[in-house]
Parts: sequence; structure tokens; C-alpha cells
Amino acid sequence: MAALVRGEAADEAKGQGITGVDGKHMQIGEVAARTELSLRTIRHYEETGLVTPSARSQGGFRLYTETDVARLMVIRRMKPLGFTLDQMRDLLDATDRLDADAALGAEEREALLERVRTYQREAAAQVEKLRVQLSRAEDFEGTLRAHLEQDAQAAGG
Amino acid sequence: MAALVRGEAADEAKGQGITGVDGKHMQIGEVAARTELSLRTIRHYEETGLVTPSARSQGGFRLYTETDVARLMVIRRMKPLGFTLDQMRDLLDATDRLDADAALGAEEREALLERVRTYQREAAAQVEKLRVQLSRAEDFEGTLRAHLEQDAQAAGG
DNA sequence: CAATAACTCTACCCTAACGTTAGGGTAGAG
DNA sequence: CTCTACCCTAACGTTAGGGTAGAGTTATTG
Repeated sequence: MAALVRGEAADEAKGQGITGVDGKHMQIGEVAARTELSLRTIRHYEETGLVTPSARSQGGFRLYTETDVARLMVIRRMKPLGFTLDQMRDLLDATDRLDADAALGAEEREALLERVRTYQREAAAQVEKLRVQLSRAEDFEGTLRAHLEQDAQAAGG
Repeated sequence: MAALVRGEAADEAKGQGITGVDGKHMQIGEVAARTELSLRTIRHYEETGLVTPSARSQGGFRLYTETDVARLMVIRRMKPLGFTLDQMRDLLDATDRLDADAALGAEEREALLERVRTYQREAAAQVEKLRVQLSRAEDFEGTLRAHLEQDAQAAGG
């Protein structure tokens, strides 16, 4: 099991001031606090089929498990890679099915793997882009600071 | 002069297969190639008042100078910092006016400097965010690769 | 059993920064 | 002319949410 998304750590939750409706499920607000994602974002992820809450309350409140939260965390890590939500859904689907392991035709299995490999390559490429962006940003920030210092000189001298 | 945007390097341009309509101006396509920005993006920057081409041809083609290109390059470096186009316009306005140097009331001058300083602080903060994102991205990419390797094992063993 | 605070729901409109057509004009070579 | 390679405007589409309204739900307290 090398699941991208792992859950079932509900035990740990109890001890932490977590209001857990029934100790196993939590409402969207708590999930938002823990993932640092907005309510709107989390709902949006559901709208686009990225993360569906494991349950709903009688009154219709979304109820999430630790697994759901873990999945959201994965998505949060993916975000900087610039994937669209659709791509993320696609990738998570693939890894989910690979992890379900069980009985997959060798052919289907290979197809899934190839899909994941493609994303991995794209991810690597994006990491490179991020590096470039970071250095450009640093560069700019430096220029800006230099500009200020130099300008302060102009004023003082 | 520590201008954020510098131009007037038209000399260097001549030697480089640049079609320069009249040696001093170039059309949008060439600008796009040199800045690695899309035509749409460049036009959009004009729509929002970020970079106005220095001239137009008889027929209405946008004509850019080296200075314009330099300005676009600055913007490109700013992009990863997550500023909005409005903020960039604002900042470029400020630095432009500071560089025009000449006669600025000490008061106005200080106001401009403070504006720039604010952006500089925000830039620094964003650089930090970018670092976090980069590390999250690397992290994810690594996880994904590990996942694949591990999965290859599962298949082989 | 209210009442109430705190939270959540759906539905819908709004935004930024472009992408993407569609339909048409321009520059310059042959 | 006519071709080809560019360029133009106008306008709607897309992505990833933000914000708000109006109404319902849960948990708590008297």
C-alpha cells in the first residue's frame, strides 16, 4: 500500500479539540480549518467531482472522514503544479484504481500506469517551471529592493 | 538611473534576424516571440493599460520599441509574484515617475517611495510563498514517482 | 419545549486573466 | 492583382474560486 491518499486515522482526531459530530465525521468548517482551504473551494471541489464527502447529515450537511481530508491535502500539494481540477480528478482516479489493486486486467493496469507516468512527467516539468518562476521572482524582488536603496541614496546624497 | 525598465538597445537588435519594420519598431508577433508572451496576453496588457505600444502603423498594426519590450519583460518577471495587472500598472507607474526624477515635491516623492516599498514587502512575502509551493510540488512529484516505482515492484514481484 | 447562536445549505452572480473563435484588413513579395 | 503571412477588433468561453442572499440545521441553554 503506497496510497497517495491515506486515511483512517480517526483515533488521533479525538484528542485534539475536534468537535467531530460523531467522532468519525466532521463538517465542512472543520475540514476547512484543517486543510486551510476555503468553504467555497471545498464545495467547488465537490461540484467538479474532485472530492465527494463520504456522507451527509439528516439535514444535508456535508460530512467528511479523515480519508476525505487526506485527499484534500493531496490536492493542495498538487495545486502549485498547475494542473486543472479535471486533471487532478483524472490522476486521483487512476491512483485510486491502482491502489484498489485487486483484480485489474494487466492491460488496463498498464494503461492506468501510463496515465500516471504522463502526469509524473508533467509534474516534473512543472517543478522546473516553478524553479524558473521562483528565480525570476527573487530576481525581481531584488531589483526592486536595489531600486529602493539606490533611490534612498539619491535622496540622501 | 536604476530604472526598472530600460530600453534604447536597438543597436543590438539589428544584427539578429529581426525584421524590424523600420529598424526601430517591431510588430506584435516579434514581440511575442521575444518575450514568450502570447499575442493575446500582449493585447490584453494593452487593454488594461499596462503596456501601450509606442506607435501604430498606417493600417493599425501595433508597433513596439525596445523599451516596450523591456517593460514587458519586467512584467513577465513580476507575474510569478501573483500581483494583479492593476497592481503592476500601479507599481510601474510609481517607478516610472520616480525615475523621471526631475522635480518631484519631496512629499509626493515620499508617497511614491512608500508605495514601492509596500510592493517590495509584498514581493518578498510572495517569494516565500513560492518557495513553499515549490517544495510542496517537489514533494508531490517525488511521491508520485515513488508510487510508480513501488507499483512497478508490485507488478514484478 | 422554545429560543438562540453558530453553522451549513443551495442558488446565483461576479472576477481576473487570458483562450478561442469569427470575420475582416494589411504588408510586401511575385 | 494575388498570395501568404500577419494583424485587427469584437465578443463569448473558461478556470478557480469569491461573495451574498435567504433559508434550513445543530447544538446548547433556560
